[in-house]
Amino acid sequence: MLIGELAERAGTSTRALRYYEAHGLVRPERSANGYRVYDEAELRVVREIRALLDVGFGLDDVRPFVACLRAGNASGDVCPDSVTVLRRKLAEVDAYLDRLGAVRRQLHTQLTHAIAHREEPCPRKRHSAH
Amino acid sequence: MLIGELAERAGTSTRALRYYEAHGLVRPERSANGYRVYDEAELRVVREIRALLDVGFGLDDVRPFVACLRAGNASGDVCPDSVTVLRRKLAEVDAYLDRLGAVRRQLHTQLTHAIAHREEPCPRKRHSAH
DNA sequence: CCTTGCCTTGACGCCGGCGACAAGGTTTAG
DNA sequence: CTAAACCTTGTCGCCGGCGTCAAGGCAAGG
Repeated sequence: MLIGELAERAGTSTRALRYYEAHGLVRPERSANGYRVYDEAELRVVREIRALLDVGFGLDDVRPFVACLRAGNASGDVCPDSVTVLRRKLAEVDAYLDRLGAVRRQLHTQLTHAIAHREEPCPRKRHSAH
Repeated sequence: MLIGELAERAGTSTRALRYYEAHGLVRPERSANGYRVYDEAELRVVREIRALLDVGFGLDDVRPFVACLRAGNASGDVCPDSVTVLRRKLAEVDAYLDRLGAVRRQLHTQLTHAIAHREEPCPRKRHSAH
């Protein structure tokens, strides 16, 4: 399987695949003419990478999962390093959720206050209590 | 008040202040020697900018709030344009919260599954079910 | 006079995951 | 023979909010 086919089958771009390779996540072989050649296992790996990236992981975070798959596991999640990353990421997400929740509450109160105090300095609109 | 003092009083850097100016958010006067000179009102403006940036707004989002303050309002939130931005940002935060919540749930299930199926391919640990 | 400590205008670096060229080689079909 | 459709490496761009020099001017104290 050449890079174009893999890209299409994995739902990504050839550029991305070369990028993953440059960062040591994928290792294709080379055919006589220098083309990258991938086997089916790499498809699985690339899908794992995509899934994790889509969830907000960085390439470094993804590494253990790829190694885990390469070690022959059916899931990239079961190895200790992967679990460690999963825990850490979960904690990060929780922290971020807290932050965002606080921001949400603040924006909400700011908004309600703003609507209550519409343009104070302007002359009163005609129907205040009507 | 010169730029250094304003930076310190507003809890930011001179670099940031020049950046805000370059993007039209702050307009200091100039003294004879070319130094930027700010009045007290600018301190209020810069604090507004900081507060909004810290909440995740971009500089473009901040603009209406600054204009609102400059228009003489006690709060930068009360003008219609500000309210519009507040609404939009609130919606964005809500959407992001949903996304993050979904991600959290997914990570959680992934993690629990991973812990349940610890290294399947390895030789059975001594106490399996039978 | 000289140093210190302000200030000025550039301009490049950063982070991350690629997109978008450029300039060329290979293989196949017509 | 040529065009099409793959592939290769390499390099710059992007987004945003600055940090961090670089090179120089101005004011005040010793």
